[in-house]
Amino acid sequence: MALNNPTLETPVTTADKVFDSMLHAIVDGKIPAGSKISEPELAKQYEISRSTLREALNRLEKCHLIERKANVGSRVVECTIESLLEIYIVRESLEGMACRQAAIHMTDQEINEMQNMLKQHATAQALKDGIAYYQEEGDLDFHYKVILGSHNKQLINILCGQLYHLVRMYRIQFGMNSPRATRAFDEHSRIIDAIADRDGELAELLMRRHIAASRKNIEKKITQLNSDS
Amino acid sequence: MALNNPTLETPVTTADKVFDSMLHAIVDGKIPAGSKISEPELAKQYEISRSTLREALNRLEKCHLIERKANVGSRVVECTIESLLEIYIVRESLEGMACRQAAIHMTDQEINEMQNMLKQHATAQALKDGIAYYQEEGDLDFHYKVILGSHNKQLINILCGQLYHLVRMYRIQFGMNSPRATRAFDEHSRIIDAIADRDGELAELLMRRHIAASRKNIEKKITQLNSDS
DNA sequence: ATTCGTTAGATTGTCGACAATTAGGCTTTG
DNA sequence: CAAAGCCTAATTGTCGACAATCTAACGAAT
Repeated sequence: MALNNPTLETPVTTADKVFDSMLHAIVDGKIPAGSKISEPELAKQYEISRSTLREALNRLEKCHLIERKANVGSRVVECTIESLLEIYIVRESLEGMACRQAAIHMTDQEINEMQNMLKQHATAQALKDGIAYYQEEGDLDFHYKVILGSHNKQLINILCGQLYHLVRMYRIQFGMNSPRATRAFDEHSRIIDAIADRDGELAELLMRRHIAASRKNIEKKITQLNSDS
Repeated sequence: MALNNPTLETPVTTADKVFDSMLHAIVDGKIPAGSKISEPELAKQYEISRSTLREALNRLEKCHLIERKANVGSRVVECTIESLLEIYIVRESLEGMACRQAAIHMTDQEINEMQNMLKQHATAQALKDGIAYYQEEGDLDFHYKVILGSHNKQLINILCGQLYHLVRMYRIQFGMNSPRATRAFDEHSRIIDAIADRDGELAELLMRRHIAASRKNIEKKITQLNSDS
């Protein structure tokens, strides 16, 4: 699956491999959110020098997965609701624009591939709710394809290179196997239609609504949780 | 001026200082766009070790000012028209959203300050076109305030921490003292009005038009240049 | 008892040297 | 003469050690 390596660059240097390894560890919560990172300890754990580790830490910082303070050290970012909602705000605007650009710049072949992908998701969804996991992965795949379809390097870099690791982190750590599965599927379908029609304005509108709906869904859950307590 | 230090963190470590120094050098074109970066040479020039230099290079890469390839080295990014237009696409969506959020989250005091700033720009513009430079700086100040007004850390980080260095780089190296000065001022004014009215939808629309107008202005210039040749 | 200053320990920042990889010129061969 | 392969030089990646800085525990003074 291409998700794990969005930059499409196969890791070549050892710092690359450690970065990949830590990326997964953080996203999956094996290195807990908010925890402090001890350079000597991790260096020993990965059996590398501190220089190499620091190189990996720098790349993690580029993905906003860790934060560094001078002369103090690094921490894994905290998973707060506020932060999650902020990310959805950014996604709403950026992916909306990516969708508009995709309607302009995607090739017919790319559109075809995306339509086929959605059909696969449809059949996969037939063996239903049993595993909502596939739907989640499918959702990410869909968004990825749209973003890449924008053919805008800046957009792709920000969304795929930085933001999406955070999105995955939140999804996993908050255990968000969204109950919006079937509705999300319909929304995806209409977005592709708009792209296929080369209707950039509609495509952007639909994508923004799609993401805003997810955000509001999260907000609703939160207020429910708060009223429960 | 806060522009030079958008993260508001005073440089403390020597890598910080070298980063700051190189940031200016690249933005101002003293280190030419597209040029290769020799680590040993620059380390000697700044009288630091290669480790420290590489730390600075990592931060420059975070700003998308240089690009690295494994086992090959670093280059300053090229200033291409395509890239500039891509950046404006990103700005249009992100700053549009920032503006919408600013209409929601800005405090009355912040709005007041921005209105006062605009008045200053108005009088400064009275001693007119003589120096369009001030208008340019004023433009950046305006956009900065709006972005900060969104109170969204993700937005602020992407726009102020990463994209705006690139924007300044293009402005300086392409010598863009836009002829849109007076029109831009009017547009700024209406955007602030919308924010003061807490009309997020309108504020976003106006900001997107404002930036799209700049982009189209650039596109027009380019086609003119091409037809001249 | 609380607050402040001091000190010891640990952690981060910086350095110079070595190993791995690449780029370009040179030789060799068809 | 052109093209392929090798080899040298330079550059990047990695390492371990030292210096600067911060954290926290301890003790002294009010």
